[in-house]
Amino acid sequence: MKVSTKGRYALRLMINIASRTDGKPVSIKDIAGAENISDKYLEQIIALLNSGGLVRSIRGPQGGYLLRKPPEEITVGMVLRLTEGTLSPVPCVEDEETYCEREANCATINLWRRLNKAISDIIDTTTIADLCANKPEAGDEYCI
Amino acid sequence: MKVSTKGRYALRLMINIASRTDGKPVSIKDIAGAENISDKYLEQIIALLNSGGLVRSIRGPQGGYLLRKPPEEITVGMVLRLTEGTLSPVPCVEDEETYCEREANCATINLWRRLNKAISDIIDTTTIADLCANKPEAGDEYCI
DNA sequence: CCATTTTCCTACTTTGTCAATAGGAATTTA
DNA sequence: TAAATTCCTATTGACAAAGTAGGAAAATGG
Repeated sequence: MKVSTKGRYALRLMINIASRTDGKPVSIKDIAGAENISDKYLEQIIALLNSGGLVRSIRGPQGGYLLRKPPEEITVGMVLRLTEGTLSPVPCVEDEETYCEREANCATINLWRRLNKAISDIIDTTTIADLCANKPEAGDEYCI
Repeated sequence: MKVSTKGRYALRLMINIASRTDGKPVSIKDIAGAENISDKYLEQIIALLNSGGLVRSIRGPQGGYLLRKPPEEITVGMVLRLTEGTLSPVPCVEDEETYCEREANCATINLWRRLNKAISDIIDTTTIADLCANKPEAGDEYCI
């Protein structure tokens, strides 16, 4: 029941980009330095966010990344699902049909469904903008 | 963000024991057969529940395991924490002081706290008795 | 055109955990 | 004393997590 570094880094990444007020692209190097994360690892993570449509990239000098939508429209769920995969606590309640043929006789399915809903309710309603509002000092969100 | 087989098996184990109405001890072999789980693996899992005070064991022929408390007093949280360890989504919000020195500047700590609370609220209020009530047919709760 | 800066792409490595499997010791009962 | 049980520890194979590494492709500024 853990969110891995990949997902946590992705969130910090998005918060970092969202916090820049000038419209200039932010480079991996910049973010990696500010967040104290391996830039090569960040590269792989942001590639997921890029192909997932949450950021867009600009190559070459002065290049970098920009959010593809306003932070109010990017939820924590979007970021975490791209990086972590599904966040459901067990396979049986995953989005599509990974479902268990004995579901009708299962004593725990309701528990998993309730857990799944509680988690989704939070991550699908919290946006990057919400997280930025929590950040006390710009450029200083270092939590693991 | 997954509950491993260990935790899921532990829950099925407890439900299985709780479902027996005669006061006789239930052997590993019995449960493993009924639940279609490796008995050697179950052994290791029930050892955690035993040393954690949720079941008690009786050796020798006709031996086995019994719940140490009524199912109404055993929560899902007790079972999962013994088998899975902490269920908090990130180290920073774990029960004791694994805490992050930059917490004051962290944009995501509130998110993790809310997730943690949502999960705890469910698993600490749902009991084994509640799960047994969900079970449609005795001896037939096979979900992974 | 060219050097530099950036993203892009793929492969590799290391470490640890999950999910068992295995074998036998200790205890209790009949 | 044989059988049934729990108890204890070690080992294994597969997989994922968390990076590390090296270079190709694209854009810019001079």
